[in-house]
Amino acid sequence: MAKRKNISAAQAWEQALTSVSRLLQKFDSNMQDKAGVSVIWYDVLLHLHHAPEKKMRMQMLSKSLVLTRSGVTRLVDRIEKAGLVRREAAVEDRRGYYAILTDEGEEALAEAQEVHRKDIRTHFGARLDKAEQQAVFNLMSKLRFED
Amino acid sequence: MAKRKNISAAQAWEQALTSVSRLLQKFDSNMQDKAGVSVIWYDVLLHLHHAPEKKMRMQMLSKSLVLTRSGVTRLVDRIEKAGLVRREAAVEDRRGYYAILTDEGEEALAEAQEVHRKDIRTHFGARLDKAEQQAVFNLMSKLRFED
DNA sequence: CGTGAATGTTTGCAATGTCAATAGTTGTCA
DNA sequence: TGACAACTATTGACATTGCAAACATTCACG
Repeated sequence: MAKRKNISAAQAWEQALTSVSRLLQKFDSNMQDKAGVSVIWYDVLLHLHHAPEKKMRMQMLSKSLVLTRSGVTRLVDRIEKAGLVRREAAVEDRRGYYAILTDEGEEALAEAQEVHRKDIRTHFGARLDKAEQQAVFNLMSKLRFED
Repeated sequence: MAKRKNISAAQAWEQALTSVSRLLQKFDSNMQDKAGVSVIWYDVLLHLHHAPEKKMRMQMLSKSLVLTRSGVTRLVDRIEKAGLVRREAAVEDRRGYYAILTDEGEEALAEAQEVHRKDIRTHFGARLDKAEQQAVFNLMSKLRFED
């Protein structure tokens, strides 16, 4: 790895923020253009896809989302209107609702995923070798935090 | 560094996105609470601060911003209304305008920066040693791209 | 020059996001 | 039981964003 002059924590953070943010914007517009789904929708669909029975309580979903923790009611409203998700009252707690991935939602997700994988390959995978990718994962894991 | 099982490019990206996004949300709410300025405003103020004569053409500013590339006219409207920035017609091109950092804007920036530096120290600096910070910088630089 | 394409910024309007207030439900504990 | 706090999700009111259209100015070139 090339030697460079010493960097401050702020500069490192700045660089991470900028790169991630720009990449995300790129991924988003690509996904929107080619699969008709924004990364925010993708975020929702993916979480549901991985959830048991492909369903999640609104609150759980809201806490899991990476982008946007608020406005989930309306976000789900919109995705529901597009038919990619449906709602179902929770039998065990009548205050609650589940958001459930529909078959149509699965399909949309698959399509989005295809676009996304290609983007990751060309913009991320192609610029970092395996060891570097591993390093990114490890370093970023250390920064992870829940709230 | 601890040994872990092999990770895919997608997982590494996912981790980077999640950590950066969560940290940013934290930084934003802290800055908002303690300095009355969002990271988006901070982004604007900081860019102006670093620009020659602390002024930038709208378009240049818009392209430099890390978060949000659109809606800059209105964003500047709001910041202007708060007195942290002012506009001035460009003499050399009468289509253009400069956004200029005011003294009040400098002050707000300084305050925000103080909050931000502390946040970076506790959430970023404290979790990664110098070498790791350097690694983050180097790796993220490789992902950088302009459009 | 004069005319049309290109550039820089703002505006109108619809879509999206935020936050506090509300409605309905559950849980606790005397 | 019954009263009150805590929880879940939605709603209303309002702020912010996104995008195409409009404006004003400059540029290119016959």
